[in-house]
Amino acid sequence: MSTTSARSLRIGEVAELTGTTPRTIRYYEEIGLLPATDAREQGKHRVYSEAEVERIREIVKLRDLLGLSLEQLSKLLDAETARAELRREYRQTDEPGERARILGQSLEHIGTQLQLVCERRAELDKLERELRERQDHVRRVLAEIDS
Amino acid sequence: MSTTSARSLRIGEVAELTGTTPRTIRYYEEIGLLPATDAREQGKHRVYSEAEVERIREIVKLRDLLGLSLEQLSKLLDAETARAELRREYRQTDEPGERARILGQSLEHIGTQLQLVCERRAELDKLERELRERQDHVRRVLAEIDS
DNA sequence: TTGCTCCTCACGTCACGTGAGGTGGC
DNA sequence: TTGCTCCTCACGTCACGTGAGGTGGC
Repeated sequence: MSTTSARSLRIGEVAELTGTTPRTIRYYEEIGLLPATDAREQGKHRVYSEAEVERIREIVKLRDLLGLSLEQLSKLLDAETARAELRREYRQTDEPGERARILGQSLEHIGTQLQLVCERRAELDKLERELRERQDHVRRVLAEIDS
Repeated sequence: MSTTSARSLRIGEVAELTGTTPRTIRYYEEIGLLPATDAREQGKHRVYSEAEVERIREIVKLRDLLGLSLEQLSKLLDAETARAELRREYRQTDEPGERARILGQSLEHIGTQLQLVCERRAELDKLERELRERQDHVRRVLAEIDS
């Protein structure tokens, strides 16, 4: 983690870094999945920071791996956004009870995502087992022929 | 596995059994992912067998769990179809060399699918690890507060 | 200044969803 | 015969892809 001085990136670079396309990034902005890049005059280029690249990487990962619509994904990520908000609040309070409460919510959001991931994993595991069973079966028959 | 006497099913029942919709099944027929139900006069109802239900279940599973387009899926399933074809040939030959060759191809097709599944699983595992790391981190901080 | 990337419409596409209006089959 | 499910268009939608024609910024 080098202390990259907050470089500002253009949409094409961000697309490359995140494995998407400029069109996809604009579309996500259009539907509110990404915030509109700050105070841009009509026709001027969009400018992104590393933080936004991270956000898009996370969106893409969840989009590809869980089977959610962008609307469902949006709700899940609102939770993420809420977490970021909470972290800001967190830094502004010294009260341990308040800090614990904020961290508790954090845990809940992570838990929601973990559950979705685990459900998917279970389905994939089942598919893998089925395929391996077939594989074993074919191999056994092959071995019988060879004997 | 009860010896279900080859019941014939209608599209709505098949949709229910496979977690899809009639529209989806018709669409898959339209693009050739499913064979057109045999010799049906214009306007008459489609009729399905248990075997076709299994085929659709497999399509749905692969569609949901791997991130493939229906065209890519179609190619993958052509391999499946080829396997079914091979099994028929298989039953018609007694020559062990021929039988072994057919089984070898079978193994190859299963291998292709298994590789796709494993790639997905690796990505999901990585996401899970990341989420668990965050979870652990938050938990440690919480524990510190409580002490 | 040149050249590349970016911009905004706007229409196309994939994988279906959703009626409209009509017929099949238990 | 009634009622439900099915049929075939055909247009709508989601998540972008793909030009067209024009401008921004190193």
